[in-house]
Amino acid sequence: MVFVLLTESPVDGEGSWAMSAAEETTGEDTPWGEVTPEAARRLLVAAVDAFAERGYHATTTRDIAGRSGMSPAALYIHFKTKEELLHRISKIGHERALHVLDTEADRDGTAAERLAGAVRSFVRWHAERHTTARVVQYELDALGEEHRTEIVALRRRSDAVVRRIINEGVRDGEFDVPDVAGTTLAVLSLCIDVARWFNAQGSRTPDEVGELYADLVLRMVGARTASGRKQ
Amino acid sequence: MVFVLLTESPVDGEGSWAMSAAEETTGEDTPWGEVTPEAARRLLVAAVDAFAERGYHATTTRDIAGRSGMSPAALYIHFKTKEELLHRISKIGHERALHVLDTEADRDGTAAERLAGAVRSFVRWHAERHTTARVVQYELDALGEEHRTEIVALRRRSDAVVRRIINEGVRDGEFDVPDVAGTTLAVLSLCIDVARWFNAQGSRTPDEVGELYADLVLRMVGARTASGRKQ
DNA sequence: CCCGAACCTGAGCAAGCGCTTAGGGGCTGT
DNA sequence: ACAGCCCCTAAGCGCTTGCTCAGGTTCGGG
Repeated sequence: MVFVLLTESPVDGEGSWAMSAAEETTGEDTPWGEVTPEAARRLLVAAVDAFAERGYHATTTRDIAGRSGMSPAALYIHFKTKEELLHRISKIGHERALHVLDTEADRDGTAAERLAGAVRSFVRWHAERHTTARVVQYELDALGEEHRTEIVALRRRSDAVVRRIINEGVRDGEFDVPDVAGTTLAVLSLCIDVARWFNAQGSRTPDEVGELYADLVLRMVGARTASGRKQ
Repeated sequence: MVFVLLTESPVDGEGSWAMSAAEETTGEDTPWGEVTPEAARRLLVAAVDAFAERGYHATTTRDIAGRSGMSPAALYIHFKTKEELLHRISKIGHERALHVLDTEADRDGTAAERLAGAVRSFVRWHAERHTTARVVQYELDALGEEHRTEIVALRRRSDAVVRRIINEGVRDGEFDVPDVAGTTLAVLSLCIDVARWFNAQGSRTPDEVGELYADLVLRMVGARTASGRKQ
């Protein structure tokens, strides 16, 4: 599903910005390493690319198989249905995103430091792995009833992590937040939407976006900034 | 395309939250009034509902026709293709959203007042008309090359409006914004994403979300708040 | 009373969809 | 050498898709 929006870099030919899910490997401990055998992983990586480019419903099993250099039938040896493929992608993706958030939330430090760290890492993840993130964040509705319920549970945990940090900041007098639930929602919404607009060919690196967003979120909660300014 | 995310209200049976595009009429001067004849409007309204619920690619022309109480063939009397239907929806939707933004940006007042007004109205629009907004904001990629280019141009104008206000605020010393382009991007991203998570059955009204977001955005740009707090 | 225009339908076409099935190569261990 | 297993393909089934087309209904004007 190709999202080219706002002003982040000019709109050039469709798909020209695309980074393949395989390329995204850089800087991470083998991104789909848990998927075996190797043929299944190749299919899954191809599916991530295809789903991200065209969307789940517009992607055909023949396309996925073709990208993996296999016949359409090969897909059904490793996955029961096309929907199961999406489910595995979505589940692994959510678990990884949640892990990123959890890791930062569990560090030592002030609430502001932890919130900034969580946003920075979470946003960087969504930017670096925007191909995966796009599928994970925007194809939820294509899942079947049970699978969707399972994934939504994972999402609630992300929400809980962010809310906890903000609550602690308020309790310790670091933050000024009239509406914790609403602000939590807005913070996560902001981070997640990075997957939609981020463009690998754009002018910003994932690190820069993470830094910018960490600063913006600290302002949203009325925290002291790194440079010492107040409220 | 059903997005049920984060913690805004529990996830109940799918589609139960849906407000039809027809119902959304309330409080606006006939929302699809420019679409004639009446049969074409009925088809278009049905298409908005269907696209918002299932997504463009997962919606069949038979479904759209069925919702309008017509045969599939009737659709092709009023629209050349299914894609043309999406294009008309997308164009009208973008024009209305942009109009909302423009109206607030052109008012008198400080940059902070205008930015708050613009965000409040833009967010309220995305919440109240989230069915339409979801199609408008998240089905861009389903458009053909030329149609997409046309719509992207409209989007750039939204960006320019927000950027102008922020620039003026910085110039007048009202705002403290290190990265105007990035902050503009973030503000619009935040507003647009409301269409994804907003749930009519949720606990927040469009007005409340608009108010919350206007406050959050003023904090993001380091403005004085309505209550007189600083930076 | 009929005309032409506007609008709509029933039936269906060609293409493409997700998925299945029968069968065949190439490993492994014995 | 060969059985047993895993992995894969060619072919294609049954169905749905976007879309078409010949024909029918309704209606205002002459």
